[in-house]
Amino acid sequence: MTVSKIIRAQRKFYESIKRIDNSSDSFSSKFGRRICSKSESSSSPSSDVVEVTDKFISVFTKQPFSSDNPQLINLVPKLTNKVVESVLNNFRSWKVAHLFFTWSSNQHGYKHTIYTYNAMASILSRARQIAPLRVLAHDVVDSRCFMSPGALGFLIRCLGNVGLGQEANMLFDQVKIEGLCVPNRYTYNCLLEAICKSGSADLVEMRLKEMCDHGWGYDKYTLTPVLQVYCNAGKFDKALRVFNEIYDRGWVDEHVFYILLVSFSKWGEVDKACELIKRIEDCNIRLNEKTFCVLIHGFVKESRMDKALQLFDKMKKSGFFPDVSIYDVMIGGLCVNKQFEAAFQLYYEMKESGKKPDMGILSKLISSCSDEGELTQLLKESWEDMDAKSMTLLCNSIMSIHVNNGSINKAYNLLQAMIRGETITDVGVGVLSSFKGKVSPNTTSFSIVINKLLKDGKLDLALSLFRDMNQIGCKQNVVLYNNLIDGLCNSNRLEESYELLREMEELGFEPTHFTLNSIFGCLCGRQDVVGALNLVRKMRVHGHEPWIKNTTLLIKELCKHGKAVESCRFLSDMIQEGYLPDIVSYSAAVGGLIDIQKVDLALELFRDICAHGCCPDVVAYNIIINGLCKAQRVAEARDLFNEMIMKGLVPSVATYNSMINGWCKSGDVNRGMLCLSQMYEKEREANVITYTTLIDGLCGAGKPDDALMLWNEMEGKGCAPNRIAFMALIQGLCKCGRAKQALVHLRLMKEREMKPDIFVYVALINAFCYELNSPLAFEILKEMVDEGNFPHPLDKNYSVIQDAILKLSEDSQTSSHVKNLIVEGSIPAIILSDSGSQSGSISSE
DNA sequence: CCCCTGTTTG
Repeated sequence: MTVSKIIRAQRKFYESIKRIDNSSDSFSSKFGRRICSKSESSSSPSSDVVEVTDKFISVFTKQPFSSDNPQLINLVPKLTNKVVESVLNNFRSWKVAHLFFTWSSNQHGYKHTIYTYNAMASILSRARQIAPLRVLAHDVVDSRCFMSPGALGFLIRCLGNVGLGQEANMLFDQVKIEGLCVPNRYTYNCLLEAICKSGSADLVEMRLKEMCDHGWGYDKYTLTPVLQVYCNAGKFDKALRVFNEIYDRGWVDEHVFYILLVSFSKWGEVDKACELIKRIEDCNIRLNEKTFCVLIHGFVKESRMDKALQLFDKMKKSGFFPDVSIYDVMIGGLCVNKQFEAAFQLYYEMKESGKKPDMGILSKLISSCSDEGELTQLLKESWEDMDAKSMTLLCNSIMSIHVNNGSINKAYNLLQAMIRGETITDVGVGVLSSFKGKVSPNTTSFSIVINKLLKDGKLDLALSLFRDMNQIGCKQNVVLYNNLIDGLCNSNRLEESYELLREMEELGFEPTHFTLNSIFGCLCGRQDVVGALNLVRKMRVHGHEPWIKNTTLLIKELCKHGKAVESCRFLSDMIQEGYLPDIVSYSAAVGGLIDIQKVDLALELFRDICAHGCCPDVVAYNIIINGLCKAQRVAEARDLFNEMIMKGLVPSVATYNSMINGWCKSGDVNRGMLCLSQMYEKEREANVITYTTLIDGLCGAGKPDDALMLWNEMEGKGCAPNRIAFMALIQGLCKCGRAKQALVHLRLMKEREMKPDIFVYVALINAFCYELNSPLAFEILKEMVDEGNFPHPLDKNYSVIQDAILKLSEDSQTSSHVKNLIVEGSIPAIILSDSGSQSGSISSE
């Protein structure tokens, strides 16, 4: 193209703009819905154009197409932009249109204008032909085709509609730089819409600013895509700000509301959506059918059936007739939310309006029937819709109902009848027996019964049903295998579970983490370290993680049996296998070592945890701190206490309690009390254990009055003493020679219906004897034996009580009463004849 | 999901 040609073309371009802007209803003014060349919009195409159009169409639709077709060659001179536009719009297939378009591009003497490009773009956009559209957009720029702002807008919208927002954005700039078009507000609006569809909020913001800077101003069609892009990006605040501006300027319309409503619905903001609906109604705008449907779907998804029902009602009142799919959503939602009555109501309403509920709806209702009466009612209504497949579904529902009502036998019998192909009778739903065909069970049928049998511990029955599935060719699945394996593992039937595992693998079912962990758990419970490690290796192969609770179980089992050292070895073996144990498992091992008095080893392991990149938590610190306190190593415990605070961990009540116990047991109650005041400062609420520990400590230090004061403080703070607290106080007071005060608390304790242990009675009896108060000592003794309590001969309390009884039998105030008790058999006679040393001659009580 | 705190030296 020569320079003079460009100048001539440019002049032509500006003339055409002038022509367009002068015309009364230019396409660039408003929506640009339909674009065609100017000459055509004023009058219908001339008869000549119609004739040539028909000829082209006939040639291009005649198979096969050949560019050498003499008929076609004759037509070439008649090729004008008007003809091309007309021909393009009359093809039914986009492919043929594109063929014609490409062919015409190559004809000498012919050149596309923006109107022919746009006609093609529109066809490709509707047919969602993204690749050729992209090429077309390039061609437009390459051919240096001039265009009006409206025409550019149209092309941009064609691109935007198929998600080519980035391409539209590029085209916009290229066309501007090349001087092919001077975009106006409408063009910008189209661009914003296109970018919005590809979701780029930042780009929209940038272009919006650019257009304002150019002084184009903005209107409703500018802000609508801005609102949309913020909504799509979930930018709630920004979206609302834009909406308010639209609203304040009075630009709000149905579409704007629709955008916001759909977004609220998508974000699960049901209440905000409802508020907006009210506002819409205040504006006298009616929701359309699509909006109703979108909202109902959204509300149901949020389980807001109240609002969904309201909207559904509104929809009907607005004159829309809900179709089956909306009924399906509503009924489904109601069933899931257990609003069965409302679900059934909709079902009846649907039938009344002449709509036939499909199997989807029917199955939702059938599976929601909670009793046989409901089911019978439903069946009466829709019996004619039943086929063999729905009968299976129906039977499954009946079995579910039985299972949920605790009648597994009925469910089992029904399944058996199905397996044997017998007529279904006597299941409480009479109408079933009139079904003549065979009702085959499916996988769900078996799952319902097998899973319940497993829950009830009827493992063998479940297994035999599982075998029946093979027999009748019913598909098994991973979940069933998993549940059976889990059942076997819980019954410690390890070998059989291995067998099922092998079987499922042979059938091509990949074991899940659940499968392998069931077996792992069983091995852990059995303390089978070797088997557990082998299974961990298998997990590695399948890419599954051993569950912490199982690893911890093995550690705890080993520790329970004094094998804490072995448990440590297992932990390091796990690391070898590539699984770093959790702090919980480590803690269990630390606790195990402490239990066998290997506190130093425990400390070593505790330090190792950090070295392995695992961080001790508060509980882990609690275990080691308590271990040290119990081993009378309070100073070290205190250091660890400070260390955990340095690390930013917050000591729990248990931490404080352990420290308090440590101080008390090492004879430093004052430091224990200091801990309590620390707790008050740090607003860590002391519990009944804290007080019990301190009360015991105070009594042990010979401070019964302080103990009683603390007791009152405890109650004053609303912390109710339990039986351990009572027993600690009573025994502590006895130790301090406060038998009477101790007795008061025994009475209080019994009033609160707490039963003291024998040692409490023994402590009281002993204390009263020591005070030479035989009557009260005897009173407690009698109370104890009347309640059927007496220490076992091997119990330390036995010798204490023996001494007491000896004293009471020697005191004239009580001797006859003691004798009576012996005569009654409440006290073993042998107790007085024996010297007081328990030298093996006593066989039993 | 799993790890921790108090009363009885037996």
